Amino acid sequence: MADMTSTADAPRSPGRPRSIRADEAIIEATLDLLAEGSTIEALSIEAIAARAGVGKATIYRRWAGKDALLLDALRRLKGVMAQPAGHSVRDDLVLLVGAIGKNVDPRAAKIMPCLAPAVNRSADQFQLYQNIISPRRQLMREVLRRGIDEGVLRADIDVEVTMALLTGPMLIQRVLQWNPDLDEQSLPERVVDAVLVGIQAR
Amino acid sequence: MADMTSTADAPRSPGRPRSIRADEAIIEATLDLLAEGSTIEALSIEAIAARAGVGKATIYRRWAGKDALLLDALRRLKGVMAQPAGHSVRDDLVLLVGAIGKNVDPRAAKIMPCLAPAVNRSADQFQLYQNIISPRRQLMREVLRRGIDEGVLRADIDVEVTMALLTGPMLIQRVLQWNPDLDEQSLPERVVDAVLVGIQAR
DNA sequence: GCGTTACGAGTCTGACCCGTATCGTATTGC
DNA sequence: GCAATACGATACGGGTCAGACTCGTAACGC
Repeated sequence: MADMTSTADAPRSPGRPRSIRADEAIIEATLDLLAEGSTIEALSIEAIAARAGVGKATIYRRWAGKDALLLDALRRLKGVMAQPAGHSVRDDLVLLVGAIGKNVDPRAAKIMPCLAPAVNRSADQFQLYQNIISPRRQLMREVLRRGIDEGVLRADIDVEVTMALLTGPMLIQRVLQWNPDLDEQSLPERVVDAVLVGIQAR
Repeated sequence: MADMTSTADAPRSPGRPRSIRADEAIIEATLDLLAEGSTIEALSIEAIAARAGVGKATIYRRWAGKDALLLDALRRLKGVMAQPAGHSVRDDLVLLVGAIGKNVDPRAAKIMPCLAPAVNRSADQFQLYQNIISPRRQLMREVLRRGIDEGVLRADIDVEVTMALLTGPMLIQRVLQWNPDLDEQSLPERVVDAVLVGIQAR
């Protein structure tokens, strides 16, 4: 919570302490409104305050503005990541690919597309985005490396490109509905298998 | 130009005809503002009018509102598609994959991310999006089918999944900068080759 | 109890915008 | 020349919002 007054090094509190429930309500209201279809810039502090049952001043007391609030709110979406079982490389990849865009918080799926424009306009928001996805990338990277070590995957593959290969199709389908004819349910499995064996005739 | 008064079946024009230069200026101003970083909903008719050197009334005389104007403006971005040479399946795929998100109009690349949120909120905008990309998908589909016919690609591959496999990585990288460490320049080639041969040890 | 700080609710100013209307002017057909 | 329609510019009423501010009240340490 970079933009909030730290409570850890508080030199004692002279007056009434800030309400934790208000913190919670504001963040939740923000995520709710986003998930309901509001876009980032259509989102107003007034609407958030009303939804949270909170005065506008209470929000401004905690955050410098909408951007700072959004930054904190979106951090909340970093749910628990899927944990690969570690038995079969293929199954682990299917699990990870299937988890793409399918967050713990059901609101995340609806909020994600809204972030696309923001990601490349502000360095802060780009960093936030990277912070969220890079541990997930790392997870997949480890599975691929394990596959190489075990001899299941070729040793000469480009791990980074392979991750993009596995992630890209799932992401464009979940976020953009890139091809309405594609069955999303079976996609993870089909993507992984296709990437594994390739499409070239032998 | 569904929302504009048709000029083809005009039953003669009683008064001063509408300025074609104004049409052009309005559309161009819209695209310019979007490319400069304005998001779709931050874009205002007033800003467009000012940028185009045009009165607001001139815009409202032609379009019903911002949505109708945007619809026409975005149609303008449908540039000429890349045309595969037809010699080597691999080279054709590299060409098509490299063309993803790299439109004729340099503004298109900056505008594309802005569309992501809109695409799944309005059926009209979703349709517009599909209208733009489906011919490109068709182009790739034909190359893949040709590869199968020629025996270069296996006959049992799922063409639709393969297209997602080729398109996804490029799209998330160009639109989202999914992995900042990936070299975008060489990505098309590396994606195509990886998809061709697969990653599994043999 | 007292000072301090937070609270929800509300007010206020100044932006910005939409969509319409109205200027005086320009350009067309007849 | 004249009616018709276009033009750019500007003004309008109505709306939303940001932020700072003000209430009376509530919760804390001392």
